[in-house]
Amino acid sequence: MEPSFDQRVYAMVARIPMGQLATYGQIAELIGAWGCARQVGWALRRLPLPSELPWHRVVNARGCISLSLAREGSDWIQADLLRREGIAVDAQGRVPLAARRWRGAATEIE
DNA sequence: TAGGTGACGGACC
DNA sequence: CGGTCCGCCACCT
Repeated sequence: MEPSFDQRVYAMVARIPMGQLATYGQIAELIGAWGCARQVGWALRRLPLPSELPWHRVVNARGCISLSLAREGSDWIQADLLRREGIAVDAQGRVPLAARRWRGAATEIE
C-alpha cells in the first residue's frame, strides 16, 4: 500500500523534535513533493484536533504562524502550544524560525 | 467544466 | 521592515 500524501505529511511532521520548527515548504520537500507547500497546508487543515501530532511546529517560510479567520482559532492554539515548548510568539504570530529551524531531517531520510 | 480560493513561497519594490 | 504580484496545486462552488 502506497501511503497517501496526507499520511506522508503526518509521518514527516511527527519527526519534528520538541522545541524546533519546520516550514510547509520544508515538509513538502522532505516527502518528495517540492513546490507543494500549499498541499501540506491542506493536509494539516484536514487534521482533526486535538491531535497527538506536533502540527503546531509547522509555520510558513516567513517565520510566522499563518493567521486566518478560516482556522477558527486553531492559529491561536498553535501559538499557545509553541509557547508551552519555550518558543516565543509575538502578537503578530512571529516565531524565531532561523534560530529553531529543524535541520536533522536530511540525514534521517533515506 | 471553469473559475475563485487558500494553514505557501519567492521575487520585487 | 511592509506590501504586491505571480506561480503553484488541490478544493469547492
